[in-house]
Amino acid sequence: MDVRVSPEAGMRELWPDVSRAGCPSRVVLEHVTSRWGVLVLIALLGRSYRFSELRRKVGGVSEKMLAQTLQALERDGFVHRDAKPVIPPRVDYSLTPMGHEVAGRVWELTRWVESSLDEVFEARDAYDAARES
Amino acid sequence: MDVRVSPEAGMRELWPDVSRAGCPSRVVLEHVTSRWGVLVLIALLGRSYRFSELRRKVGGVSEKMLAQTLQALERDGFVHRDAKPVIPPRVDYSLTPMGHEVAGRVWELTRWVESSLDEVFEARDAYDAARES
DNA sequence: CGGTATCCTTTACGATACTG
DNA sequence: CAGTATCGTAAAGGATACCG
Repeated sequence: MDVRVSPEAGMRELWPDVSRAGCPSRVVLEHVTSRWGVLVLIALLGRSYRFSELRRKVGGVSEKMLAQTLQALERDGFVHRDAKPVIPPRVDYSLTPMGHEVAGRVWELTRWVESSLDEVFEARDAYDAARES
Repeated sequence: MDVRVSPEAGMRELWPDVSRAGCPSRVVLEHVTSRWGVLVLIALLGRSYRFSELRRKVGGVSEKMLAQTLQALERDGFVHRDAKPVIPPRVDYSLTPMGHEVAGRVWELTRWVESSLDEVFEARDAYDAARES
């Protein structure tokens, strides 16, 4: 695995380093920070959802992308899929304990962005104004 | 702007809602959670970098993508670009106060992912094992 | 050194149709 | 209902060449 060796003498602590190309952390991080991954995790932080409920909750997501996103998150151990053997089919998606931990951090980040939107817009205006000719 | 109206009577608090399609928070969030955006923010959390230093620090990034990522982050007010009028050119990139706040949250998330990699791999193994035929 | 411009390939994504 | 399969388009990204 691609790792960073801590400089402390004798420690020789092995730790993944996302800044290095090929580090597997990158793939996991991309699953959770992907366009739809973020929104799915945040939604599931509130409660569990059925597939089509989730599709309505996460505005703009297609069936294909939702299915694909859920599969990646399930495989990584963040989402639990509970398919009840009934007709019509019913599948509930929820966060695993590990999923709850990531989702919390994703939510912190997202909430910060939402709350700082105005400041971002001001920065953009200043940036654009300085470059208009 | 695309907003959520709080249910509390009389509050009428307007707040961006990233779960709605078209919410401008999504674009900002995508800048900071983009493949290279994450890595640039984390790098700059440590110290300021020159362009080509940053290119070496962030393994695998191309000149094109680094320039593009830095421009988006600068326009959103997260990164400060300091171009010194010297020959040869010298440009230093650093985090703004606002950039420091996002980068901190991105770093929390990333560190968590790095530290949980083993558990993710175990989940993947279990997932794959359950489906091998 | 710190980028842009161009070209090209690959991936992401959406729409639609279909299935257990 | 909860998906999968297929197809077509659009966007992301890499390689290379070039410029102030």
